[in-house]
Amino acid sequence: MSKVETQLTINLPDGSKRNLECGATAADLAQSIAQGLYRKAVGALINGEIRDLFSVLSDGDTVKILTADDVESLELLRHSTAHVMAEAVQRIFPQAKIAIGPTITDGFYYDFEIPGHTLSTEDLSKIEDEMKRISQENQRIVRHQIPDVDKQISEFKNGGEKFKAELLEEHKHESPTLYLMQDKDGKTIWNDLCRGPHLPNTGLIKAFKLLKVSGSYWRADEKREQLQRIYATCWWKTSDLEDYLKRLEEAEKRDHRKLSKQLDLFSVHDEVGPGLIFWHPNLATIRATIEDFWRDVHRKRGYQFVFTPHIASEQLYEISGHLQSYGENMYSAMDIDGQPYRAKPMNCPGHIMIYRSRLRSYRDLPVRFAELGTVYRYERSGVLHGMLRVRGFTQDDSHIFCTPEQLEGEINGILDLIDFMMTTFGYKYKAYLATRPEKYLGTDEEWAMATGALEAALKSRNLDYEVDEGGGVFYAPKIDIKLYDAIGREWQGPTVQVDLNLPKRFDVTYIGEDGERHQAVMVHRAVLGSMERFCGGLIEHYAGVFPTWLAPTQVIVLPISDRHQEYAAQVLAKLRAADVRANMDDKSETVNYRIREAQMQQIPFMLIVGDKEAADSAVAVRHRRDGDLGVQKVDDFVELITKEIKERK
RNA sequence: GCCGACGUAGCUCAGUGGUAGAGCAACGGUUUCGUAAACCGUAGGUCGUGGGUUCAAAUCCCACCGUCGGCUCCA
Repeated sequence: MSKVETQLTINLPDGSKRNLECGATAADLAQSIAQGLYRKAVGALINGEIRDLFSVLSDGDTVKILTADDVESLELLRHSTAHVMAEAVQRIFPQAKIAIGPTITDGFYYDFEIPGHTLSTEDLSKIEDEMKRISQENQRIVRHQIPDVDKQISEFKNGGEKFKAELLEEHKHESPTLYLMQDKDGKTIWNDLCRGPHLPNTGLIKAFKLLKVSGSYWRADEKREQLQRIYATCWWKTSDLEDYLKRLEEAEKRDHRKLSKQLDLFSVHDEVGPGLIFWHPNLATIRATIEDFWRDVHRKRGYQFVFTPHIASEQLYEISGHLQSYGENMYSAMDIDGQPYRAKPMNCPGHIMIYRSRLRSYRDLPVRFAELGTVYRYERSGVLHGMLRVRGFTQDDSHIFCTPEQLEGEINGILDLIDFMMTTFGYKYKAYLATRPEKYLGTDEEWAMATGALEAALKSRNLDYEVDEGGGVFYAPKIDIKLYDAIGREWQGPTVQVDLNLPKRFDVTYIGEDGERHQAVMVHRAVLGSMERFCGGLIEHYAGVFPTWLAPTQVIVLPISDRHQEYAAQVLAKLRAADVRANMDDKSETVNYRIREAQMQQIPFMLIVGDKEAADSAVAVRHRRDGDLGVQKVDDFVELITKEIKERK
């Protein structure tokens, strides 16, 4: 007999090898390495896959034993806690039917159908208590391959677990498994259909919190059963849980709707309608500053600015195909002289009209049209959200028309522009290449050409990117950029799409070197996305503390008493002459009071002026963060702040 | 659109069937001040809207509107 049949060789992460008896599990491996590791082991990373601790190993496997110190183990923890929650819910509400309970970032959720009961926040603490009990009972979590799938399906059906029955039916040929919750005598108390992996027991589950209840649909299909979803978070250590809850609190403090009230930024009005934003002077100033920056950047990169109408005859959207494929997001037609017109949902058809207004030569290309174009889209009432999800918004839209040969270079240029702008705002970002989806227009060659150009540009810039297989839109592959803000939250950022549809529909062509007509390649791109969403996001990114170049008021002059008003006015005039956004606060309040107000408004600089300063052409500078910076000459201060503004700090 | 919660003064909130309250902001006056809240006073609400129950409704019931948390989609 050769040794392979009785012994396994396992590779360890440090490169060493270890021999074990055939049939050994990851737990056996842990024990063979060290008792301490065995005690701490909660699962295993087998050939890069997270698995149960009691998984049987195969010869040649590379295995890393997972403990609570490994990030991968959070997946095991959260997934297992989801089951504990489901078990608790069914203990409290025996009529509850369980659906699915996946892990999500920082936690998990589980969907239930609970006939005759609507979950309330009070229920959450009851469920938490029950979960604690299940943890104390230290139930074993045992993987169980289903021997007779059809029998199990009818068992689920008899027990009323219709969702589980449906799932099992679908996965019947994938050797499905149940996870059994067993008491210390090995008696099964509860089970759930699940692929796993899980922790070895519930005693490991300690630091969790149920966060909110919400509605959802079975299989995310609104035609199917409406379910109740419980969201929860879970961590190994109570301190991690507390940190997470603190992060949530911090995020809440940054909420742009909340900051808007403190800083007087924007409003929406019942009389006007939901999802329509009114920009107050403070935020309008920030937006105008960003737009100036945007224009400057685009001008320098060879873009041309255009403006297009906000309404257009329906014909236009018939040609573009928006009416057919995007119709449910468009507002209904208005009658103008008997002709149906529509509010524009996208800027592209308009830009194409300009392109097509004359014959274009290959020598004209690339043509880069850019517009801060306001569009209107119907969004269901339930999805509207402050400035981040609205019904009327302004895109920083651009369409580039070029030859196939120019495509990669254009994309490269766009990525460069994106990098410059996002870095200016202090966002980190990551790129995703979204490839051809199942339903698509155009030929395979076109898709290959377009996707290839996107990928080549990413590679030539050495940009880290992930491929989102099938994530493209039906008419275009695209690069999506995700932004990471000051507290690490992800935001949808710039997008670049190579359109394979509109150039055909509108017959967008140029005359080539050969004197023939050729179809132009068209790229859509937005960097900021929409002014509404971008500015909403910026408010949260900066927590309302806008850098000086963006701050609505950059300087406030505070005369100490009435007799200093005249000098303060001179200082103010100097600042304004230097294009600094400055104001004076000469209210009849104490200096302390006015400083406090300026601090709370996050005004970068406060200039306090009294007798000493007036006598000396000076100002006493206070910075919102660094405090008292001492006295300096007015001209010196103007120079300092002008530099800061110019450097976009 | 669907599920749930919520809607009281400009803002933050108290008020669970019996005469609508507080703090801040606003306004008037006094104070003229040196780096995060001076003092006194005045005014401000059809309690989201409409209907119902009741002797009596901010409070209980119904409908609608809006907001918030999600579901789906996306800038």
